[in-house]
Amino acid sequence: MVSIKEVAKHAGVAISTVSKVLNGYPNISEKTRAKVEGAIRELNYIPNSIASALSSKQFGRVALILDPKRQTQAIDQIFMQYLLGALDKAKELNLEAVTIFTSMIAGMNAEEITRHFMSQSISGIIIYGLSKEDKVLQKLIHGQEFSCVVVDAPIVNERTTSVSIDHEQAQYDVAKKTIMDDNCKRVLYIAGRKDGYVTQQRLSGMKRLAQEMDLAMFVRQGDFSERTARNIALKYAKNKDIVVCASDLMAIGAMNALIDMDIFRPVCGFDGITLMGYVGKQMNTIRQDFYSISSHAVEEVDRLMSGESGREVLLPHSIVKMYYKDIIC
Amino acid sequence: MVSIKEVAKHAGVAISTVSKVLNGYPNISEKTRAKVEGAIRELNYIPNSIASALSSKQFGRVALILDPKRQTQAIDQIFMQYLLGALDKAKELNLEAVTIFTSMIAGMNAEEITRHFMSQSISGIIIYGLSKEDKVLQKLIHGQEFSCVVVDAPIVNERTTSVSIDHEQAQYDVAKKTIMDDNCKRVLYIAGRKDGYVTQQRLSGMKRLAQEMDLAMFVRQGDFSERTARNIALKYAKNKDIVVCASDLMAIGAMNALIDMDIFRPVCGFDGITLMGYVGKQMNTIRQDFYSISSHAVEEVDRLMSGESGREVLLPHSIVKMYYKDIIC
DNA sequence: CTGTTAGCGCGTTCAA
DNA sequence: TTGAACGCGCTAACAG
Repeated sequence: MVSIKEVAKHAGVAISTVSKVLNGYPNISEKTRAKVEGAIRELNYIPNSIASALSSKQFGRVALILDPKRQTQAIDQIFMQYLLGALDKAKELNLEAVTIFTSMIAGMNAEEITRHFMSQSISGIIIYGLSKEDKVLQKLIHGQEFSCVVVDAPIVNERTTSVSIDHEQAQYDVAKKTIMDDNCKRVLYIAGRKDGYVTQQRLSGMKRLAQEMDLAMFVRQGDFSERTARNIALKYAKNKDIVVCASDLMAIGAMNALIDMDIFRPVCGFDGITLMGYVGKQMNTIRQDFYSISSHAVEEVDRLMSGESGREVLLPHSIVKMYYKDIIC
Repeated sequence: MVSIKEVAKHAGVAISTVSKVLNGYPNISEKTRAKVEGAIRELNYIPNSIASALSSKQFGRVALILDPKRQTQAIDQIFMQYLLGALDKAKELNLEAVTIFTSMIAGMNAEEITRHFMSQSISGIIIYGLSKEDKVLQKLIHGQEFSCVVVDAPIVNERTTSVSIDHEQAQYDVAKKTIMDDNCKRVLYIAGRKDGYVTQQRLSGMKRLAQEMDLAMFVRQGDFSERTARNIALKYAKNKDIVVCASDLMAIGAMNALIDMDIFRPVCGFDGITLMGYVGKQMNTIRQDFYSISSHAVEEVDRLMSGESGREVLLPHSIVKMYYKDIIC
């Protein structure tokens, strides 16, 4: 391991001078800068990020907190997109992203998690899909010890930024399009889990649409579960004109129920996972660009870490159908 | 941030004494050990892992190198299982796992990657699904600068351990079971990508079976692509009795081709991804426990980092069918 | 503009 | 058995 010391010796300057060119300080003459850069290149020197962090107390480490506990591996795609987006952007911004699954911090209280992160020199966190009932993470956020970005939860404070699409509008959009295509009046809406922030937002979008289009809407909690949605559809879909679901997985469950019942109703989903392409019937759905969302989340946490204050960031969405021919490769 | 200094003061001992109890040194009297541990608990002290690493030069950081570049997000499940298994075990062994996607090191040569990892104080790496053609990673492995575990590649040296299931036997097993169920003679085998180590191993298993059962075997490269497998099936399946595929994704492609052609042939796959449960027809497949494989990989890298030498580790597999009712929740 | 110096938090000799 | 002192590789005042 070649260290800054050797570079300094090689270039015939002081250690601190090397450090300064490394960190882009202004007061360095072109001549010495060139000398130092030459030495760096010759020796193939790469600064030791650990030592640098320890010394500067600027760690630039951010924790990505993901909760893939749900057995439903069909949505692992979402988490992978989150990870890819975050890691790519982190690399670009010269941050270190640490992947944390909630199983790893289960059973800890907010203080313990705080200390745990501190000891790992983590100064920023991104929480994906926070639950309303997660008192521990809530406390962590409100404690404001870390720069924090929450994806899909409308929490904003001095050190917390919220990033997501406009779920209210998106649910409105996709349902409206599907309803207009088939001129439906009686709607079965299968909502998400009560403890999810987006559940409420999406439901609001539906309510607005129902009012506006004078629809008869019947709502049931599907808990984001394919099986539950399936059972709800089996029970209630018959005398409805359309089934609107708050997630693709539930849409698939509902669609399979309809097929089993041998009746047809338009169904629409939410998320845009590729699994939709494997289901026989095509459905409208909201495509969320999870890669981009996560990428923005990292940008925002970087922004917070450099002292700016929290804000709300809304990203665009679109309505799509997933076709088998498009998703296979 | 409470530091070792405060603990020392609080306990009325020297910093070095605290350090010694922290690291389980022998020569500490019970009395002082108790004092120190008391202070640690009272102050909720957690050692700063960064500083500890810098000082000891033992970093215990391992890079998980994953290559999810393929668009096929249907197999993200596999990567998530790899990650979950690795991170859980890393936590257990007190290692820090760093998630690296190949996109992040694309375009670097072996030396650059080495320095990049060194600068990040990474001393162990786990490579998932190494390609035969990946000269850069090959060089990294053979350079033996890092403790290295390769998953699904038969490379072993002083500092390299290989972890995988017995692909040869697994392919033999699943094909044999499927063939025996239906008493087939003419086999279409859709193999993987030429540059994959497992492709060769699985093919060997098929060849052994073909010899043993006196089968007529017709082999085509499916490149692990659903679409390619589909096309191969469209072209060649008609006058065969069975289609054996080297991956689930290809099995799904082949099965969909058969459905389009409106003919039935038994198909079997390899991997055990849940997507199989969404396909109408059930197929035999090899279930690989990716979580466990990855978990073992971390154990092995830990073993290597503590000085032991490389070896080959073979993990068990099983034959299963994925049923829709089992995978939805 | 450059070099000297003092830490960052901790591990590890070596005396005492 | 304990503690003072040094150093890991680097950054950040401060002095020159």
